[in-house]
Amino acid sequence: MTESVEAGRDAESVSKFVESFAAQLVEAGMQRMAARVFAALLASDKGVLTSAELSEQLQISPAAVSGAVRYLAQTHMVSREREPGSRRERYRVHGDQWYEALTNREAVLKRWEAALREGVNSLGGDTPAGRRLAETLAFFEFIEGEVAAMMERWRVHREKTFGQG
Amino acid sequence: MTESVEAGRDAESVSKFVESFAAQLVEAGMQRMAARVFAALLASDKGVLTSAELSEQLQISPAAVSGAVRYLAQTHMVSREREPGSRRERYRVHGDQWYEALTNREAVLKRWEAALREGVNSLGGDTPAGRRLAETLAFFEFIEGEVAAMMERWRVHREKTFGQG
DNA sequence: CGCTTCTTTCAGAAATTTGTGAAGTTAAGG
DNA sequence: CCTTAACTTCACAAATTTCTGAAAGAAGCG
Repeated sequence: MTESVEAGRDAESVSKFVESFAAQLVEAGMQRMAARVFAALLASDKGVLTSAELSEQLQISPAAVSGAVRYLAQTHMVSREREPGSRRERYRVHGDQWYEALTNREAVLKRWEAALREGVNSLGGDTPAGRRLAETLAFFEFIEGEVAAMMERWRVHREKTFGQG
Repeated sequence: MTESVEAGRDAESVSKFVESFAAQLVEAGMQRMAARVFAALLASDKGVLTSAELSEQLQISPAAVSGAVRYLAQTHMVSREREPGSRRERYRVHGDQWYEALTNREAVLKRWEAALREGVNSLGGDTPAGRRLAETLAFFEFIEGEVAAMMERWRVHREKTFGQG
């Protein structure tokens, strides 16, 4: 049974990767279960897993999968699809979609900018503190524009290197 | 005493900004006290405050200031300086230095890359999952290069707009 | 229309994180 | 060299977060 041995080795390698990559994501601020689910999807063959598969592979309750997936879907890091003619749901990492989710953070930037704008207004643009805040605001506005261009360059670069994945 | 009234209004405006900006940083994953200390420094006139000033303004214990500052210094978002001839320490936000710290996350990227590289190796670059990980890795490597260039462009842009701050 | 299967929600237990007071450490100033 | 002012570390209490089992909610299928 070469295959089952292969599968066994695979499972272990996969698990090792999943846990170590998830740990890094957690350290960067992501919820633990979300990180593990995401890493598991990344390391899956098709980039797609069902709730049951995730639950078993990660040894967590269906409830935990549900919570993790809700978070990941909200932040556009995975998408959910219904298996046609079944109650099963499948969760997928899209090749490029999640890059944007991970780097984009447009919503986050916008909120930071709003808070800064208010600060500039209430402290006054002519005070030292006001000027510092205004400059910070300008920085984020600058970044926001740059990110879009950067992602475009990535897409070009990616296609050259990997072909249309 | 117009000045004290001014100062009073100021204190309230400052506090309002500090708390709302800090809240956004917290939501993005920063520790609460670190976020508040950082926002307070940003909104201060000189960009410098002592431990005691932070402790009083934010209504937190010296221990909390100490912890927050340690984190912020480690991540290069503030620097610490000794007031000459005094046991007081002063904490400062540097004009440009902290932008990079906040956005750069080079160390984080490096660790993600390491975890991905291991994943590619152990799963094999010829498997579907391995290819997905390799592509993700390539993405981070790409980003890492781009960020440096982007910061350089920001410096140019900034100087044009604000003069050498 | 009810049965069955899968997912979600919810309350609570467990673990983790956070902030404080108190003791400890360092260094200026007499 | 002692005193004192300032920062740091540590142990603990409080608050928050996280994950689970159980119950409720959808949706296919007979």
